[in-house]
Amino acid sequence: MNKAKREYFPYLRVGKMNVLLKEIPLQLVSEVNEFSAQGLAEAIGVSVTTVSNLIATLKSLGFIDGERKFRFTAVGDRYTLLIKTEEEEAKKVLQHQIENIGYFQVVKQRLDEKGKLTISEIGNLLVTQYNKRWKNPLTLKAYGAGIASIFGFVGYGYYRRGVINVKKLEGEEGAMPVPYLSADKIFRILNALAPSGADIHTLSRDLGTQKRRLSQELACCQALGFVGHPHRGFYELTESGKAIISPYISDDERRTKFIRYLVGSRYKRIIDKLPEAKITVKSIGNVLESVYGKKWSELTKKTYAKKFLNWLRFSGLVARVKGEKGYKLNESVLSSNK
DNA sequence: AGTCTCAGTCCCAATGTCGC
DNA sequence: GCGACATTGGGACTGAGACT
Repeated sequence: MNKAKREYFPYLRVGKMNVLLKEIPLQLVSEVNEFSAQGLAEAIGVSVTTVSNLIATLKSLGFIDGERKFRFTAVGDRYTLLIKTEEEEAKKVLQHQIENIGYFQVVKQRLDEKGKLTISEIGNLLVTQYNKRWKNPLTLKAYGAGIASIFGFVGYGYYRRGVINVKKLEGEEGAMPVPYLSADKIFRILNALAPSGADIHTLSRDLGTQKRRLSQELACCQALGFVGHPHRGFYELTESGKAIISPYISDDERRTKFIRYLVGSRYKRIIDKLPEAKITVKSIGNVLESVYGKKWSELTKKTYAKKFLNWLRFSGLVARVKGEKGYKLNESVLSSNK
C-alpha cells in the first residue's frame, strides 16, 4: 500500500453545485449511462473547466465514479433527481452520504469542538490531515468554503461569510446591524418583498435604492425578525414580516407589533442602556457607540442615533417631554411588552 | 484530464455627504 | 433636524486560465 487512494474534496460551493446539477438533462443522470467532461459541458452549456470542477466535487461526495468516463452512483443518481424538485429530501440524502465520508467527519468533529470554523481553518485542517500541497491561501478557502457550505446546506450549522457556526448567529453579539433606516423605509421594504420575496436586484430596482445600501437596510429588517435571507442575494418575508404589513390590522396594532418585535430583538440591549429621561440624538449616539464598542465620529453617531430615535418614536416607546429638550422612555409601554 | 491558481466581480459593512 | 444617497475598503465568490 504505497499510494493511498486519491482523496477528493468538494471544490464548488453547494449552491453552485446544485444549480449545475439541475441543468443536467435527465437522460444523463443514470447509473448505466457514461458521460465525458466534454459531453456534460455541452449538455448543460458551461465551460469544460467548470464541469471539471463540478466532477471533482461530485466525486468527493461519492455521487459519481470513473475516470475520463463517468457515471452516477446510485446515491448520486437519487440526489440529482431529488434536487430538481424536492430539495428537503435531497438534503437528507446528502446528509446521510457525508456521514460516511472520512474527511467530513474529521471537519465535523473539529467544528463540534470549537463551535465555529473559518473556511481557512477548514482548509488548513485538510492540508495537515491529508497532505495536500495547497499553497495559495485562496485555495485553502475555496475548499474550506466547499465543505462549509455543505454543512450549512444539510443543517450541521449556519454558513455565512466565510464562517460556519454550529449555533445560529441570532442573538450573538456582533450580529446586530447598526440602525440604518427609518421605520417608514422598513415598511416600504417589507411591502416590496410581499408576497413571495425578491432578489436584491429586483428589489433595488423597485425601491430605487442602491444595492449596497439596500443590503444594509435588509440586514436591519432581518435583525428585527421581519425578513429572512434563505440564500445569497435573495430575501423574503418571515411570518412576523407578513403579519406586520397585513392590511387587516390597524395602524395602532401595527405599532404595538413593532414594539414587540423591537423589544424582542437584539436591539433590546440598546433600549436597556438608554437613560430614563433626556433621550436625545446625542445621548442615543453615545449609547450606540458603547454598545457596539466602536469609536465613531460625532456625525456617524448622529446618523445612527437618528434612525434609532425614529424607531422609538414610531413605536411610541418614547414621548416628548414638555418644555424640555429630548424624550423620555414610556415605561408603561415598555413593561407591558416585556 | 484533472487540479490548483488567478483576477475580476459581487456583496457587505462602515463611514461620509447632500438637500430639504 | 431629518431622510436619502455616495464613497470606500475588504473579503467572499466565480469562471476560466495555468500547471502538472
